[in-house]
Amino acid sequence: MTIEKMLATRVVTAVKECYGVEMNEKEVQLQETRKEFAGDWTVVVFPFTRYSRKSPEATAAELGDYLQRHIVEIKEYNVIKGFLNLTIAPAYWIGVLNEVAGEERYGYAGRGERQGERQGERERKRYMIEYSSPNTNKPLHLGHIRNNFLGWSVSEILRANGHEVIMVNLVNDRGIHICKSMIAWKKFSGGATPESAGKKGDHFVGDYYVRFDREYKAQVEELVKSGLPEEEAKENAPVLLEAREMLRLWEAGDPATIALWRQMNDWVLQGFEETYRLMGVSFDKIYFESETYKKGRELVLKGLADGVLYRKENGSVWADLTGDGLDHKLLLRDDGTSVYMTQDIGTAHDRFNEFDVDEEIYVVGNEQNYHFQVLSLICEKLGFEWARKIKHLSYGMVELPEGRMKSREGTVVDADDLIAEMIETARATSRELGKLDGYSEEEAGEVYRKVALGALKYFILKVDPKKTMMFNPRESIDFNGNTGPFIQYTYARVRSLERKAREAGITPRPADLLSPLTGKEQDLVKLIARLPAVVAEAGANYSPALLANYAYDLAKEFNQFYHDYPILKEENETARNTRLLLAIQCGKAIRNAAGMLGIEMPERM
RNA sequence: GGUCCGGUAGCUCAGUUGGAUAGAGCAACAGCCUUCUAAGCUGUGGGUCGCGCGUUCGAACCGCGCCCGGAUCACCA
Repeated sequence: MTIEKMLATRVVTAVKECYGVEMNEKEVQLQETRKEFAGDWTVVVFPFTRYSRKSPEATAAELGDYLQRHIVEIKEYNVIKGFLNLTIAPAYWIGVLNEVAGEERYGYAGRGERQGERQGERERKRYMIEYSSPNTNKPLHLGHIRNNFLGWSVSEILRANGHEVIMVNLVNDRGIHICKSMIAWKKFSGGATPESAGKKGDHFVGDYYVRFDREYKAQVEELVKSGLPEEEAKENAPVLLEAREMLRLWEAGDPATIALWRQMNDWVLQGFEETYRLMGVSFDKIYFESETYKKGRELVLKGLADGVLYRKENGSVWADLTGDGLDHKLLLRDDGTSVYMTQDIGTAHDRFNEFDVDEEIYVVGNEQNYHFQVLSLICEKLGFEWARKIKHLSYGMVELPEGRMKSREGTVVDADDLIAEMIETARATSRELGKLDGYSEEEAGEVYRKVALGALKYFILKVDPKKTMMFNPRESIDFNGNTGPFIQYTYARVRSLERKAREAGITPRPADLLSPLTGKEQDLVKLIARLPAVVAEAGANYSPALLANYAYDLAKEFNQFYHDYPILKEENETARNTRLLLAIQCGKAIRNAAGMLGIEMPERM
């Protein structure tokens, strides 16, 4: 039982003893005492004044007196207005420090022996999380980066909470967009391949997608010049017709078309694989839309037969959602084919059947909020009990200082380019500061990669997912202040300290209960002790941002601590040992918190 | 127009179930490298928490109304 919970329970008892009123533990407002006041935990007593019928100060004093007499851990108390500040005995903090030191994977609910007791009332759930979901016609960009980092981090956080997570990717590999690349490749490549062009497959194919667009625009312009109305020109440009014909051939199973489609998709997917590896994300299962796009039709037809859906005169099938304050939604076209929504109903159905997950999380941009609202609503109407288990982890757009990214204006930030640029900056900065002298080129390269990715991940994950965020390339590449590299740097310092201590023959052992902690040391212990609560909260809210900001607080606090206490020069052996132990636990907490964000920690930087 | 989401320092962002004098970083200025890593530390300046009303001991946070910005409302995915 945490001390926080214990205090809350005892406050309830105190109120009962003093005023004879039974109240709920949840009504007790317990918070960490603000730094400018003496004490560790603060009870807000304003709500109790209606029981005591006394002034807030008198009530606080009365309760404080009771608590101090009945709880050994409470050393003293003070009252400021309606706030009762309780000071915990120093020995308690030593106990907390030793407890943290005894845990291998501190902060993780894990799967180990301790899980049962630690997790207690929390149940272990199975989640499926779908993220990334790229189109196979162009390389990944900044928007995908936010998606991938979020998906990965939330998965890690859920796992850290002791849950099972299945990570999946739904690749959109069919449709007119990929046909456009195919047409352009056929017409303009002269049989080139990524190898012959010396390009990553996704970039290679993406170039043909762009090439198609250029050709298309030129043709439209020409048609307009020859007197065609613009609308008509856009519909009848020869390359577009070719692309449509290709889509028809694809759906008809034309062998040559299918072969080319396979070839181009393979190129792209190989390129993606490399980018995923760079980003440090992976999947347990990859779905391809070409294999799922017909799903859902039967479910919709059944819904139609059950009278949940209706058919229009032209044969198309719709859901009437006006009763829920929404519109009518198309589910089957008049030619009987599926639309996006239909597919999603089908794949969701299959997934719940196959994996029996407790929750399915879709990491998808907020431009699809409406889609997911409708999806779970329709599934509910169709009578699926899993409808409520669908969860949309919606995130905002990433904007540039110049405004939104627009592919047609060439303002899209390419994922590979961005990462390469950040690695280069990390290398240059590190060299300039003479940071990794003595490291081999290979070892140093590994550090640059970790630092660059750490900077990028932290920059993106520290922002609340649902908010539109500003991505300023210059700031994201910064390594000072509230950044990923600052956190990594702090960890590297802890490791360095550990090495130096070992070289000096100092081995950290459990802290001595007789050793009193200074205020700063206590603050650090308190902060470290908060990690499990932060992990739980981040898990409940799917919020890497909470952990990111916590990791930063921890790193900042440690840096101040580190600056003030010359640990290895400390004469007093007990004090030196306690501080060394504290530093190491702090490093562990930082590493674990950052690990849930997907940020790797270099041993030295 | 309907629905959803945002608005906190010059800029980028935090801010636990309502709690004490609203916090970081960047940028600016002033200090600190005989010291376990200066990718660091210390200090100064910078706020009508979009606006108004309400709820209450207490509101950045809750409710109502407005203003501004974004997304979405396709026989596209």
